[in-house]
Amino acid sequence: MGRKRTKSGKIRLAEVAELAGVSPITASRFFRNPEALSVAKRTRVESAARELGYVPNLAARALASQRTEVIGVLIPSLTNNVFSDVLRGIYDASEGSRYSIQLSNTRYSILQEEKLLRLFLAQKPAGLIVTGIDQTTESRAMLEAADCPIVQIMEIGPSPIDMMIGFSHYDAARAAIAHLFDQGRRRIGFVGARMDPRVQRRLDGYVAAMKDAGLFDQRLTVTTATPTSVTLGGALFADLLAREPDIDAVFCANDDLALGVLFECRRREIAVPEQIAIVGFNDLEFMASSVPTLTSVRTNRYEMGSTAAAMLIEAIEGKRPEQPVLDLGFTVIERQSSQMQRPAGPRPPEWSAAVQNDSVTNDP
Amino acid sequence: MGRKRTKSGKIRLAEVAELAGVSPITASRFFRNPEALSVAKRTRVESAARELGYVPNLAARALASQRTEVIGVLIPSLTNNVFSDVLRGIYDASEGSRYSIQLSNTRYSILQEEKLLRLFLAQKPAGLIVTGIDQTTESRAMLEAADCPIVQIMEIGPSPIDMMIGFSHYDAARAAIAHLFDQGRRRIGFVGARMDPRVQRRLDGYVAAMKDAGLFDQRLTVTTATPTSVTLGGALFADLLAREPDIDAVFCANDDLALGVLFECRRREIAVPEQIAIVGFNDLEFMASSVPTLTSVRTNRYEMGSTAAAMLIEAIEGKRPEQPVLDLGFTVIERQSSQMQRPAGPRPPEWSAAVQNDSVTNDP
DNA sequence: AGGATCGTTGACAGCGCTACCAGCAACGAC
DNA sequence: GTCGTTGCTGGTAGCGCTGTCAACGATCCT
Repeated sequence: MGRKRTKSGKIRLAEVAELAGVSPITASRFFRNPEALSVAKRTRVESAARELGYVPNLAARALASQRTEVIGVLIPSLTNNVFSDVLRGIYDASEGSRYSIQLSNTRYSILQEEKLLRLFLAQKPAGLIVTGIDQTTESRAMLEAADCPIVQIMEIGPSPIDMMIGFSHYDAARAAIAHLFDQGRRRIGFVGARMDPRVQRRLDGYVAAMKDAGLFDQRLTVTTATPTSVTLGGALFADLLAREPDIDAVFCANDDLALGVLFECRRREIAVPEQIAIVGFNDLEFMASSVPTLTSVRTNRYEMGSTAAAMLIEAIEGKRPEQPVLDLGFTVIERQSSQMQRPAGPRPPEWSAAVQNDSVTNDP
Repeated sequence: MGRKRTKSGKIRLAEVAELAGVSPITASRFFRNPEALSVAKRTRVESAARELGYVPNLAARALASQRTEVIGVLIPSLTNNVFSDVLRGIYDASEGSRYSIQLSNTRYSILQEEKLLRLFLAQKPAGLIVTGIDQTTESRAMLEAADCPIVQIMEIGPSPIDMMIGFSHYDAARAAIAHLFDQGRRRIGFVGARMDPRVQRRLDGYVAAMKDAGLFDQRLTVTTATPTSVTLGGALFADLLAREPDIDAVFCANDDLALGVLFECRRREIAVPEQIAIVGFNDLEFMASSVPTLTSVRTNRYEMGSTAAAMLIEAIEGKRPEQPVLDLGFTVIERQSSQMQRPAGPRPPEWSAAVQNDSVTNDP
């Protein structure tokens, strides 16, 4: 027969069109904008494509249309639990759409981010998701010049490049400290690691809250550029304790540090919360089942990822959101580690979310 | 001037060739196989490309060459710490190469895996990394028919599709149980969640070890299909304890469960390791700083990812490894939670790897 | 010396798809 | 009846790059 096949035996659009009895361009339109076809041709093309098992060639499509269906995602870490939740949201929201995710790891370096951005932009992505609001001037210029929608995630700030979804780390930290004040704590330490911009803003929130209460003392804060870990939490807390033995609470920049502090307390036989209250950040799963259970600031990481991807896809397809900046808020989840009175005796773990004691919500 | 530009103002290969005074095809060769050019032309093309800021159009390249420079990665979970380590290895090893990573999440479903595989294969990836050895018959057939290198990761098994890198979960579990036997434990429980194939093989190893010692008892194992979590570890352990109050050790299929068991012991004031020994699996970071520190089976997850990607890239470029199946082994890291005698008094956390008490190594 | 071989280069012809524009029928307004 | 207008369809002409083949001079071997 006259129909020619590509070497690899792959079905091309032309074959589909031939079987459907339409021109290739009509078949092409079926995949891009089915509404433009008459119902008759639409069903003909559809069944022809199904019958032949047609799979579009993305490279050809990208070349001809001068754009790709790739969403670039730049995150600072692949190991941090926080980002794995965000990523899962992004992947879930993009699944089923025509867009594929291209992920890159900036390793908390804005220079690396700039390099990767240049790489991404050269391939004309359909959209971009970048972490945070602290890009280099150069990166920012490139992003502003890019002709694709962009979502900044993880936090919100004053001048969005395009869209933005996150929450205020500063406010979240202030809320955590306010909770500790409510519980009668005064000498509240801060333990932070990595000190990326978001952790820095949590520190800023802590400092502001303490200053407002006239309780700030530089020696109450222990930070390091070292990547965070549970072990590090214990070590930093040990440093803090050596310097300031009279603290009555510790606010940890993340939950791993908080767990490390808890273990260190146990090691030193410091009663939590009687002697020292502990508050973490992010509300990872284990916080609800440790002994004592650990207070933390819950953040909506999965929703951040899924909403960011969904907003981006909408924007790519021309439906810009009415609300380009979205504050997902946070919730201080109060648990045993920061209660004024620790419940006596053993207690079953918080087995369902319903048991959890949500309060100090900031859902905008 | 006669030189024409693409609408977007992008530099094309033809421009580079013109500036360098060579034909486009020679310029093209420079990017694919520089050794084939004379040194003179090579430097001319190189400086022309740099001067113009040339960025190759990947879509055009893929279309013309009928292959992509994409490595497909199929993993079952984006949240599991285990996979984030593997992923980091994969991304690190692919960075700097010409290949980009296309990630998809099978969510522990081999049907989903099959679907994604079909999608990937249709785009002719340069290579593929798939998790485990339990593909559907259909998936396996597709993989065997695929004309690209493939690496199976996370475990090793009898009939590799192509390359394979991992370790024996069965042997690792046996080693963990052997360690508990060494410590005088006899009534050893098993706690497992999710029960994916690799967890199942850990259970098999446990069962075999117990049977060999004449100590197997079906009621000692508690498993569930529910995704794993720290809280779940505590709950499963509670079930086990209710049924078999006289157990003297628990082998947990992963570290989250082990941490949950530890917390549950604390809640019930069960002394670890005096009354019950705990052994986890994977050796996540927190295992070394909990109180007591937790014994676990260390697996080389990052290396698994980075080696898999490196092997794959080598294979794509024609240099097949002499050793297509690589056993990365495991190590039982013995810590306080399973020692015969628990060290008295508080003790600083294991601050560096050097402090750790490695033994029962199986580095092949 | 003649032929074979190697290293280097270029011409040509697509890869599979879509942007752009033109055509054509059907329809309604003036 | 003429002129838009709308809805649908098709032809043409690439998108930017590389596979294939051929050509060329230089070198090597018998």
